[in-house]
Amino acid sequence: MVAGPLPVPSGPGKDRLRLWIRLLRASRTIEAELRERLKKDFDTTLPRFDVMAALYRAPEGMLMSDLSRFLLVSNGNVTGIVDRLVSEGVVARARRNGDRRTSMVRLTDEGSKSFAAMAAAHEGWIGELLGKVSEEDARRLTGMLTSFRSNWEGRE
Amino acid sequence: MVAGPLPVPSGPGKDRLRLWIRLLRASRTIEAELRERLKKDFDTTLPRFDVMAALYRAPEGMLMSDLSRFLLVSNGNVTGIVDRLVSEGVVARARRNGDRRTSMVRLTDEGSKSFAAMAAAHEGWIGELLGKVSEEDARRLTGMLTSFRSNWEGRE
DNA sequence: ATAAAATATTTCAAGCTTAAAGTTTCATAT
DNA sequence: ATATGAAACTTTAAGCTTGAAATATTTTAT
Repeated sequence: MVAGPLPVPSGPGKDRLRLWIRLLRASRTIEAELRERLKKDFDTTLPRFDVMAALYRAPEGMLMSDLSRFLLVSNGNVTGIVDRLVSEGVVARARRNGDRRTSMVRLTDEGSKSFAAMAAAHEGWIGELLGKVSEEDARRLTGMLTSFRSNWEGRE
Repeated sequence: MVAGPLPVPSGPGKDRLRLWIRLLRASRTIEAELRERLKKDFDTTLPRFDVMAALYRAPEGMLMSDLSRFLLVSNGNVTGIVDRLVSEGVVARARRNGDRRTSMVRLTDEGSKSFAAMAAAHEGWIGELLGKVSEEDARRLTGMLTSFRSNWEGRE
């Protein structure tokens, strides 16, 4: 899956396989770097950052299932991460009147302030790590990645 | 990190951030799909597939540290995965004469045969999942991804 | 009204992952 | 020869992840 420097043998369809391998290696390498910096500079983890990022853009809060769908991870996974964020005081669960199965999850004031600092650093890191990609190439790459997604994603 | 449909606000450097988000979402979506298919069709996992893929291309075997470096995961991680593959009978550790700290890890005959079947299916899946990307775009994307890597990767 | 089905979430077991600490073996310098 | 350090690997603790089972609540059908 993360086949590396060694070349993929040529043949029909091999270009897509090679692309996938590059894609995966790129994202894993960047992810590892981000994880390390989040740990060192903010004593947090990537999954927690992800959850906080999602909540930061939803001041009214999100349901657990919204988070799960949005972050592309399982329900049970979100439960654990939110539990830890709550115990850290950066996230709160608010019971809802309408439906007692659900609760709105949102950042606390402290969480919001804390995330703002992380987001600024994060954007700087990405700029650094992807520095070799020109803004124009970045836009083109983004376009290609967006289009191929629609083929099969979200077909449940 | 996996910010989704919602747009990243515009501004200097935002194109790279948007690219990173797309990149991550794409690889996570594809990874999830592959994981599911590997589980259903071959009763195995992505990490095990990764290790077997690496070993398949190294008939003479690999050291644990080679695997770790190649797969971009930690040493301890590889230990656990190889342990499980050994207990499944698809991988073997061979003691070396020269250095008693190390052992060569390689696929057994059964492992090699088993991986060949998985690899064929895997390539088909990638072709399907990335079907919307033309072969030419795939080559161009691969090129871009390869180039940006050299900026900072492997600078220890 | 009541049963059945659907929805939202949590719990659980197994496995993956990392960073840090520990063990064994090898290489190097006295 | 012996100590010192380096290298290869494993172990450990904490956290992440999934899929499946369990719980609680709401909705739908009778």
